[in-house]
Parts: sequence; C-alpha cells; structure tokens
Amino acid sequence: MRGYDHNEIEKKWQDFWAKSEIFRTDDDPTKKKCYVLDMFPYPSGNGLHVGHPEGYTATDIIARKRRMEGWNVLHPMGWDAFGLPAENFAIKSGVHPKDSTWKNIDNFRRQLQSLGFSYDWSREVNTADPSYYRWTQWLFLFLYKKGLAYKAKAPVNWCDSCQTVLANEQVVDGACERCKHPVIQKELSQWFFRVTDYADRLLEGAEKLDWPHKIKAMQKNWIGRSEGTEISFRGVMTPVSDVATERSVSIKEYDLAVFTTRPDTLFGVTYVVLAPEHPLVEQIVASDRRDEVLAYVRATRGKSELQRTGLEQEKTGVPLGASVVHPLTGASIPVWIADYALATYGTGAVMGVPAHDDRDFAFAKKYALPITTVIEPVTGEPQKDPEHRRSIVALVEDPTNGKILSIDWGSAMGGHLFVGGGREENEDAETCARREVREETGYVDLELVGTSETIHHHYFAHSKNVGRAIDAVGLHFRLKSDRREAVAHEADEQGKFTVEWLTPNEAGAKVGDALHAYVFRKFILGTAYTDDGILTGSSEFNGLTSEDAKRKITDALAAKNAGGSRVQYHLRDWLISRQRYWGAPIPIIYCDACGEVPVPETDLPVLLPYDVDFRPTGESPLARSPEFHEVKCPHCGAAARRESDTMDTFVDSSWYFLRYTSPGNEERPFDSHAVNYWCPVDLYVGGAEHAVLHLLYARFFTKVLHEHGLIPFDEPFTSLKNPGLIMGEDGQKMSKSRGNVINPDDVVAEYGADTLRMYEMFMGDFEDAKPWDTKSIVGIRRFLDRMWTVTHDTVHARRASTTSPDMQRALHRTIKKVSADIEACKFNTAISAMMILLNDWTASGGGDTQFAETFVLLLSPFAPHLCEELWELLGHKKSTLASSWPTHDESLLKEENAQIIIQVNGKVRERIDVPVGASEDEVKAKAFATEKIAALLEGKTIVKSIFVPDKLLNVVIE
RNA sequence: GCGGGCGUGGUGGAAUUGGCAUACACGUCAGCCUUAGAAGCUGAUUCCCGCAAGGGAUUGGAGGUUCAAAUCCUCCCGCCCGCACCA
Repeated sequence: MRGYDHNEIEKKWQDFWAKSEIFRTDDDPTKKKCYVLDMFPYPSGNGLHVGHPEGYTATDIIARKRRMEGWNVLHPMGWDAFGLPAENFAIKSGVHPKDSTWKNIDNFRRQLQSLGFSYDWSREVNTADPSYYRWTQWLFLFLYKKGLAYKAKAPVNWCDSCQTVLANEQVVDGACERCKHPVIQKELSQWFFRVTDYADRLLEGAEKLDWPHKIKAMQKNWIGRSEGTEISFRGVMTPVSDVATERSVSIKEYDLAVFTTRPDTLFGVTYVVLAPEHPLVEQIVASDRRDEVLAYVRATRGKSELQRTGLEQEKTGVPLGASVVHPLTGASIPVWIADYALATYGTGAVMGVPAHDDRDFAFAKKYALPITTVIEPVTGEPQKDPEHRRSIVALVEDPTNGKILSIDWGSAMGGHLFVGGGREENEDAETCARREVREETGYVDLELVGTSETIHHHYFAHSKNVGRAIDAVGLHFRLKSDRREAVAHEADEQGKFTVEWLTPNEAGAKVGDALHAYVFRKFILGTAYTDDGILTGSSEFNGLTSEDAKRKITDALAAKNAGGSRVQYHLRDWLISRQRYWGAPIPIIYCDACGEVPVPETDLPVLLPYDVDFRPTGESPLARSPEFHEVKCPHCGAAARRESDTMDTFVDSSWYFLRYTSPGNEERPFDSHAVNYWCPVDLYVGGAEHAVLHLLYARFFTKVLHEHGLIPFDEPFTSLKNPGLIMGEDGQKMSKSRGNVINPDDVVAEYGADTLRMYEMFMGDFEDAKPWDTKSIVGIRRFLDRMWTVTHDTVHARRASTTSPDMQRALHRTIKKVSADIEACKFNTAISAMMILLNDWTASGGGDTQFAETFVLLLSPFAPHLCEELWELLGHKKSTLASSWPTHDESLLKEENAQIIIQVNGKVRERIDVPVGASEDEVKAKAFATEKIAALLEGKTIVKSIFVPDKLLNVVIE
C-alpha cells in the first residue's frame, strides 16, 4: 500500500499536542475572542456515537481556522454527568453511578482525543463533581432569593417506571421520554423555577438570534402565547344542609372563570365545562349528581395523559347539575365536567360554543346539547366596491343512496357546483331554490330539511370583471321522488353543463368553490364553522366582524366587571424536583420552627453521599439516608431535615457554558472578567433534540443572571447550528435494536481519525439528515493517501519545482472557496474543492513545495494529523496551528478569457471563448460565425437577443 | 389539525443572484500494471434513439411567470421532523 500509516501518525501528533498543551487557551483581552462550543455529551456507557463527531468536527474545523487567523479561541469540552441512565444502570448492575460515570467519562475522553479535537482539556467541567454542582446549588439559592424558585403543590407528571416526576418537556406523546412508560398525573409538593415570568422576554429575544428557523419556531410554539379574554360566569352554590347539625349552610356565590380566544362567540355559549380536577367541582355539584360526578373524577385521575387526551379519544363528560349565569344575556348555562378540559391550561374551564368550535361541536352532538349559530361565515376574498346580490345554494340529497345533485359546468365555468342562483326581488330563499333546481335539473319533488344562516360570500367574477358581495343562503333538500319536468335553463347556459349525482366523497373532492364547499360541509359533513365571520344572534353586536366583536365584547364584559383581556401561555413553570439519587441535592432545609431555610452559601456544596441505597421507591433515595437528611437548622439550631430531592439535570446544563470561562474559580460560579471577555458563545453546535429543553432553560438562566446584573448579555448563544442526523446504512435511525449502529472506534482503527472526520463532513449538507455508507469512506482515504504521496514526491524532488500560472490560479480559487465554505458550514463543498485541486495538481505533474505548504495548511483543520506530519516533512518545526490561514490573492483570480454560452431560443448550442469584457457585438460576431450557430440562424429572423457579459448570449429567433 | 423542512443519475450529493443541470465522491465498466490477486494508475459512466456525427428527453406531478426555471408563483402527490383536545 502506498498510503500512510494512520495509527503511527495520529498517535504521534496526539501525543505532541498533549505534551505541548497547544490547545490551551488563556484570557487575553488584547486579542479578539471567539467562543466555539459543542453541546457537552451525556457520558453514556455506549461510548461515542458517530453522531457526536459530526458536530465536534465542524466546530473543530472552525476553531482551528480561527486560531490560524489570529483569534483567541475558547473551545472546551465537558460532561453532562448527572442523570437517570447511570442510576438505572446501577439498579440493574449494582455498579455505583459515580463509578460507572467516571469510567464512561474516561472512555469518552479517550475517544474524543483519538479524533484529534482541539479542546482545551484544562477547562474540562463535570456537572457531577462537587466543584461544579456546588455552584449549581449556589444558583438555585440565587433564584430562590430572587423569588424565582418556589415550592408548590401541583398536579405533576409522574412516571411510575422511573418513579419520578417529569418536566412537561420530558413527556413525549403522553409517555416518559426515557422509558416510554405512560405518564400519570399526581398531586405533589415540588420545586419550580418561575420560567413563565420570562415568557415574553424569551419570545422576543428569540427573534434576533441567528438560529435555525425550526428551533425558533419550536420555542415560539412551546411558549405558546395566545391573547384572549377571561370571562366570569357567576353561579350560586346549591345550599346543602349539614347532615350533623341539620342546619342550612349559607348560600355562596362563586365566579367560574373561563379563558377564550373567541369572545366574539360568547352569545353562542350553550354550556360551560370544567376540568375534572377543577377545585369548584366538589363545591358546586348538585347533591343528587355527586356520586356520579365524583366517580367520573376518580376514573379520570387513574388514566394516563395519553388515555385522556389522545386525539382519537372520544370526548366524555357528565353534568354537574349546577348552572351559571351568562354575563351578557343573563341566560342560565349548565355546567359539565369533561376530560377534554385541561386543568393545566387557562383557568381549567371552557365555555362551550358548539356552533363554532370542533371539540365543543363533537361534545354537544354526543350529549344532545343545543347548538346556537352566532357567527355567519364569510367565504372568499373581500372585494373593493362590490356589487351586492342575494343568492341561494341548494343541496339536493337522494336519501336512497346518499348521492348529491351537482352540475359540471366544465373547467372554464367553475367546474363542479351544486345548484345555485341569484334571488329575484321579493323572492324568498326556498321559492328561489326550488325554482333553480327545477330550471337547471328538472327535479320538482323536494322536501326542505334545513336552512343555513346567511353566508357572506365575496368573490371576483372574472367573466364580468367585477367584485361581488353576496348574501347567500344554503338550503338542504331531500328528494322525495325522481319526478322531473323539462329542464328550462337559460339560453346562454345551454349545452355547457351536465347534471350529475355525486357521492359525498366525490362531491367533497370535486366541488372547490368556497361558498358551495361551505354549504356542503355544513349539511353533509356537519362540522362547526370555526373561522372568523360576521356576528348574528348577538344582540347589539350583530353585524360586527369577529375582529371588532372580540374587542367590543371584551370591553362590555370589563364594564360589567365580568372579564377582561388576558394573555395565556402554553409554557408552565419549570418543575425541577427529581425523586432520584444521581443529581445535585436541592440546598434547602426544613425546620419545624423556621420553615423552609436555604442552606447558607458557606455550607455549600451539599454533598451527595456516596453510600446510599438508590433503589427507586417513589421517595428520594436520599430520604433513606439519615446521615444526609438529619441536620441542624441553620437559623435556630433545632433538629431539622434536609430536602431529599435532587435537581433536574437540565439545571446543571443551563449554565455550564459560563463555567468554562473560569472552571477553577472557587469563589464564584464564574469570574466576571472571564465571562465578559468570552461570552456570549459565538457558535453553538448540537442536536435539534434540545430545541425546547436545554436551549430554552439556558436562555432563561441567562436572562435571570442578566436582569440581576451578573452578566452583561441576555442571550447565551449568538449563533446556533444543528448537525443533521446520521442515519444507518439502511436509511433508518441508528439504534441497537435495528443493529445498524456504527462505532467510531472501528472506523478510526481501520481508516484513521482524519478519514472519519472528513467523511462525516463530506457525506452531505451539515444540517441535513444523511445515511451512513461504509463503502464511500474509501474515497476520502484515497484522497488523503494521494495527498500524502504527492507531497512526498514533491519534497523528494521527484516532481517539478514550480507549478503553472493556471495551478496558481486554481490554488487561490480554492483558498477562497474553502474559506467561504467553512464560514458557511458547507464543509462538503469545501472538501470537494480540495479534491478537485488535488486532482488538478496531480494531473499537472505535482511539484512546488510552496504550493504544497499552502495546500497542507488549507487542509489542516479537516485532517489535522496528516497535515502536521506533512508540515513537518516540508521542513517546519512548529504546528500548523502556529501558521497563518492562507489568504487568496484576488488579482490572481482574474481570468483573461471568458467562456460564453450561446443559446438559441433558450437551448445551449455552442460555447465560445472571448476576452473578458467582450462587448455584445463582439460576442455576436464571433458566435454567428461558428458553423453551428450559423446553420441554426440560416434564413431565420432574430426577434431579440439577451446578453450577459462574460457569461451568456441568448438569441431568440422567429 | 398547526409549525418547520425535503423530493435532482444505480447511490451519497453539487449547482452564489433565475443564466452550461448532474460538480465531487461511491459504485459499475474498460484499459494499464501484475505470474496471479489486492492495491494503485488512466479513461468512460443521467436516460432514450443512433455504428457514428448528431438528435431528443430530464431535477416528484400538472399549470403559470420569463428570452431563460432544480431555483420564483399556483395547485396536487409523496416523504421526514417537531407540537397537538392549548379553548
């Protein structure tokens, strides 16, 4: 084999880098800084996955290039070392989480070093080390003192298998993110961080970030801001006599508040529904309904989130036998409980408007609750200065087969429609509809079964070139017999249309007109009208648009002290308590006399004891360790008890990027000067799976610390990139169960680290998902082998001593391209450009040590080991990192000749070479003289020609 | 349902502003080298017709804008990711 020995070379340079501490970074305010950060890994027992080196190589390339450009670069690595997997493994195997984690970390560090990443290992952080979690606890206390950490009893997500509470963000499809066990609701006293206080700031701050659209959209979705109205429905509790005293209990009034984004539909409320957990349920339920209602509440509690809220789930509910008063009409509104009302969103109560909400509609249908239309639909696009008309749409259904009468007008006249037409003066809708059906289809024996509200339809009549606003009415007929009269349609419609009977499916697919489709949905599909429209049946608000009515009804409610505007968020406060062992203890002490007492800062860290029975029982393992939880109250000295829960690991990772700036600091979580110099992070690279967890929490921490003056910036990560997922060779996600997992160690052993790094960068666009293909790796290895060979031949004077001007131009073109591509994270095309350069260099005979030197530097961020070796071969004593990044000479890129594409009628017919800057006439003269173009133009007239200097001439003929 | 994205040769993928579609790599085929194999080197390789010169078609599908569309617009089909009874 002519290639190089990667084992020998890579080991040699890794040792050199370690010994010379070349990746070590010091704070240097005189130099411009660049903070390039990878999301730190959870050190799992499986070791590094091929997905890890993808992001790590990208940041390494950028960090190396930046160093060569003279920046002071912070490029650290550490371990997100607390967490459930280590504890679960311990329960299974008996190996202590600390022992397994420390061992895994050693393995990860070895693997990362074997790939030649330029991390400053002197700054390594480990969230499970007391020197780190001491400051996690300090930050907890900081939040506590600022009123941002609080303990509350709340319905929480509970995983029975992991025996712990989960954050909302850790519940996926109603199941535990980790073990996929269904999550149930439990009432527990838990610690929370007040993230919701920062909802608007988190929303606004996201706008300006240089982050993927998708991540920003996901955060926006997750925060879920919606503006609406809170409305009070007042009620009176049923007076119940106390059984013991037989005395009547006093009558109490109550407010039942609902949240809605559609106050314009308020007059359509026909019931109100509470979540089963709503505190009013027990107080207002009628005595004769009590047993049934409480049984329903109990049944709901036992269900998992998925069973309750799964989309396919049929809505269920029971009436409470209580009623409330409509705030504007004074009508009596029945109150129900139903599991489709969520206790955790809004007020936990919803007003039921079946005519204008799909869920309410389904519920009302099932329990035969009244459906009152208060919004008249608006279809089509509003027109300027429209003609006003009145019309009907008649839907005739054949009850024997369910088919619907339609007319095919042909594609030029609007395609398939139902029967429709304009109303004459003084003609009522039904008379008009019967007339139109008779005239257009001949059917006369019809029974009217339904009439719609007025539909405000707007459209533009292309044939007559006017906008129209039509008040239409939909009528639903049933065909009683197929008795027909002669079709007597108007003369100008004659012969253009075909009468057809369509099945509902066909009709749904074929009838596209907005008005006709609406009538079809209303009568045949029976769905609610959920869009905005014009108010009807709403007393003084009739005729208003939804938009105006929302405002005016909210004002009217406020005037009556029965409601007002309110902003609601999907985001909840962050539940950080975990009833598990392997995490940072929450630094709080409970004293019978003093209550909740924060651990004094001087007593930090609250050490996690090593010798603990960590089997899960639903109670924190630390609660079973008397040495841990039995303490003296820091206030009064009385016997007290430590909080035995630990913190969610996302607390650990919410501030680690700050710790890297001063990892050894024993006075503070981070040194202000160091943080001010290095932060915010300039480039952050990591998986999109952290879009709403880690990334949102880290932003929250940053905003808190900024607000209280600890840091000068309010966003932690200026720019973010997500590496695309590397799929298995079968195109499926890599997983042990599929058996398609690739181990990076194997690839390094066979092909070398440089090859793995470059292969992962070459596979495709950095941010796209792409499948692994072991066969393709050799292409990269061949490239590196050829680089090795040609450089050796050049050094050993087996090649020419100079390269041609063309090669010089190619080199500079490549420098420009590779530099730009690295900045844009387009590593695949950067590598392709270097492959082309190497192909050209080899083909042109190689040679020229200066050319070789520049090429080696250009390649060095991608394949650092090989390039250090070649750099040494070229006679250099210092690392490539001590050299400057190559710059291109723009003047060398100027070409003397340009190739012009000659098109005839847009088709490429010829290419000609002309001097750069040649005029249109010169190009034409030369082009028309070519045999091919001359032949094509023979006897034709040139209509026009388009000329793009130095690029293209397009001649349009005939 | 809502949000984000994607669809290009046998395969992974390229194509800056609308201006040569298929760069680069894998694979395949042929040749060189070799006792032979491996490796390496050289060349060919979108598809169809054609001995060839050459011609035609082509970026999921159908329309549209334009001198010119993978790229912009409309509709449709398919795939991936995230959220989802959020009132």
